[in-house]
Amino acid sequence: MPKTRWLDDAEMRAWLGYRRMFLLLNARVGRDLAQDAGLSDPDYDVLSSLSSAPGRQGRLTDLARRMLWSQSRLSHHISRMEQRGLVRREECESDGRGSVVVLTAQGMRTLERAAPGHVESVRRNLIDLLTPAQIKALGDIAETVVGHLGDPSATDERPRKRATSRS
Amino acid sequence: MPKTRWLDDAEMRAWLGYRRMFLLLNARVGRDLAQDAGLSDPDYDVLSSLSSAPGRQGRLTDLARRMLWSQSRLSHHISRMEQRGLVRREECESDGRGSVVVLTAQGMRTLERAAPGHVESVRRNLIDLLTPAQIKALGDIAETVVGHLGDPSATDERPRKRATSRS
DNA sequence: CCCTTTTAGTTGACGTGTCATGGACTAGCT
DNA sequence: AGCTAGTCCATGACACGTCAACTAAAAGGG
Repeated sequence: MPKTRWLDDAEMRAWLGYRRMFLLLNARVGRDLAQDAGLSDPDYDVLSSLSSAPGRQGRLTDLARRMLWSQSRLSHHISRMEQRGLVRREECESDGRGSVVVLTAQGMRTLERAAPGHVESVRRNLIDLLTPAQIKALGDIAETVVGHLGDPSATDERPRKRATSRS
Repeated sequence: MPKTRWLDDAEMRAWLGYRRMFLLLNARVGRDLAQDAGLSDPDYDVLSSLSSAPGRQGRLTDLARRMLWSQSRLSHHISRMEQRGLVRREECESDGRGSVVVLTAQGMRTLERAAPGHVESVRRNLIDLLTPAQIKALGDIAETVVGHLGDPSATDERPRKRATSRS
């Protein structure tokens, strides 16, 4: 049993800072969005994804995969957004099982009204606080981590405690 | 009405990457924690906070403030953790309104068992993927953003749309 | 064709987080 | 003391996310 490699000061600072940053930033940006446009953060993600899809629509699973959401989460969320008239479900012609999510005109208007304020909020609370070098660094860090976590070998082959023989 | 300053490529890459990183990293670390120790991410935060508090206990509000949680969130969560025997509520002697949250022996054991695996997970999925320079950069970025958001003047004086007279 | 397996999507139960409310107590003023 | 205001916390209603069933349809053999 190898001794635990605890985090040193710099690592701890990065980890705790990262978590704290997310907590605060997410709360702030989410609050701005809710007040300005009556949308939750996930709402915005869905509208945004749909608006940039061909025909402003897409299969539920495709959408979920692109957004890194579970099907069930998206299905639940679409149901709620459907009741508010932001999106609409249609049957898929080519696949009897499928359903297609379509951005409604109202959804599009809502997104267009929300976008400027949202971008402004992101700028004010993150982007404009950082130097170009820091922005690049953040992009690089995210790319590295996302690359690692998106890698299927990393997804399932997590080292197990005393699973197989080891040194 | 000033035109919206949309995000350029590098900024968009940083923002989207950041969000995606969080989504994946959080899911991964949370899953590891749940499987290894039967704890949710918030559970771990509470245990960890309590364990480093004097007497392994603290007033509910203090704890909430340190963790950047709402009182109500913490109260709900403590109730659930109390039922699992991880923490215990005690009345506060100096203040009739207050309650003190105490880490139980079982809670401490659970945390001690969970910690090594958790640190390992954080290392594997974040820290060990980054260079020392990147770790420092992440720490710096977080410090900047947290500093900005923690600043009360930033908390309430958000620029309002057409609030006061403008050009 | 029928049978099995896989995939798409929905649904219900449950844990979690937020918000608004309310109850209990403290503190400060007169 | 009595009043008022503020603080500490609990709670109920509701929004959200996950997980595990479940239905229905496609796909792939025999």
